[in-house]
Amino acid sequence: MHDTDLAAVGALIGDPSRARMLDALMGGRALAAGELATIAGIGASTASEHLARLREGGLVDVVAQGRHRYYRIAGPDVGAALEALSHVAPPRPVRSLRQAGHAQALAFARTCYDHLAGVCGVALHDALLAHDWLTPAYDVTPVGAAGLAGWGVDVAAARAGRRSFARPCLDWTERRPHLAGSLAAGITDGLVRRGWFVRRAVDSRALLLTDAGRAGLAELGADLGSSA
Amino acid sequence: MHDTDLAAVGALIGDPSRARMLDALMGGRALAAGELATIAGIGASTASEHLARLREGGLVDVVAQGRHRYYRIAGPDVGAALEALSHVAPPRPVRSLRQAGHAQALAFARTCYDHLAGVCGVALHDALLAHDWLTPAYDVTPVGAAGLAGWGVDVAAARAGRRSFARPCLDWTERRPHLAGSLAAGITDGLVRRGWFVRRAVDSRALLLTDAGRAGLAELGADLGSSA
DNA sequence: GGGACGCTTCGGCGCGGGACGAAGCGTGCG
DNA sequence: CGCACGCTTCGTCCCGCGCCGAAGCGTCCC
Repeated sequence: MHDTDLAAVGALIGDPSRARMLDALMGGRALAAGELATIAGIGASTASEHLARLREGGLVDVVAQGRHRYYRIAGPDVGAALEALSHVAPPRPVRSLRQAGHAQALAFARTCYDHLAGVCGVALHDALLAHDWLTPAYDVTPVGAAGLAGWGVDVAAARAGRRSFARPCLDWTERRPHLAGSLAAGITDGLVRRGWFVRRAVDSRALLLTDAGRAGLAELGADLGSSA
Repeated sequence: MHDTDLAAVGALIGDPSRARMLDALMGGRALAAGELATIAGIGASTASEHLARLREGGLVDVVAQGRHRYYRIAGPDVGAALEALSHVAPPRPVRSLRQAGHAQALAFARTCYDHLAGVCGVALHDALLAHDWLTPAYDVTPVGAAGLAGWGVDVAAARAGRRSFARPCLDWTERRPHLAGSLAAGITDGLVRRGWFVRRAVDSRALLLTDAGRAGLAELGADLGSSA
């Protein structure tokens, strides 16, 4: 009757503890089983069972290193699916001041799977187009290639692989597009390595814009609005 | 701690009965509650409860018409999410001859949410690029615009809206790209209206290639392989 | 207006699966 | 070499939820 087992993946993502783990892993980094247990707020044994099921379902990969076992999102397909899902997921009601502060941080700069989103993500997207680093069809111009190389971004590597190269992705806080795709992942990686952003916490997708980053974005003419 | 409630959507999709309903609705047409109950193989009351939850979760829309209530996928975002999910979902083991036949039909021509996929989808994708109806960046050429207009496809309408216009989407049976996006939806709609394809059954995403469609694809030089 | 039909709401049953703690296994540090 | 640590496996409990049948509400047909 059917081709793929939608319900199986859905059920995997549908458990609150597993969803929290996956959300944490969407930060892009591999996390140890113990960290994930803490993040999900459950015991180590329970977390282990969940992770085993996620692994069996092909949603996460595991790499053993010493006495730790690091889990990460299995691949771009999985990341894309979770990203798409989070776009239709209902916004979670804010319950505390601490959460409100966190929500504000997320709205300003965060990772969307593995690329930059939020106010900063949209501003970068707009600036890249305004400076003709990207064409309206989201291809890299010669000027853009030079600029990106200066940021340490490997455009050729981003072009390899079957993942979509660059495309707009509607930002759920800004309601305007930010840049997605392998190029966006490369750029985000480059900017973090250049110290424009630092990751706030292990279990969070929030990014902190550094002074260097603020200067760099200003030089690009990126508009961070009043929150700058 | 989190922005959206991933687990809520996941749990909605994670139930086998609901997943079957959603899968059926991915055919693109609105279906009545009773039809969906039959498709899912459950009682009317149970189906009604499931549909209420899907509606509450924003995954489906309902439109009352006489004493029927027709349900459909709530929007392109939801369709995209389900599509992305089905790409990571494990292939379901084939259990019967009837299912094997159905799987073969799906592999030849089916809808992927609302656009053409399978052997025919990949062939169309390749032909559009080979004839320069589409650029490698997936924009429509003047030649393509004329040709598509001849098929009754409204390219301007496809360009409107915030949904992605045209992009490759990896076909899970062919392991090569077919065309996705609003343009692909418009083309598929046009081809069905021109009688190149007919929808096989209510609960199926399978399409039947008609003689007219076979002739049309042949004229395009589309390669359907040995299964033609 | 009456009856058939389509759908939803409600009450109750039963099972799947998520939780924990204890125990087992492998790795690394002192 | 032995203990501490990280992770997994196993046994057990129990809550949540998917299922159905009965009843209620609205719509269409005769």
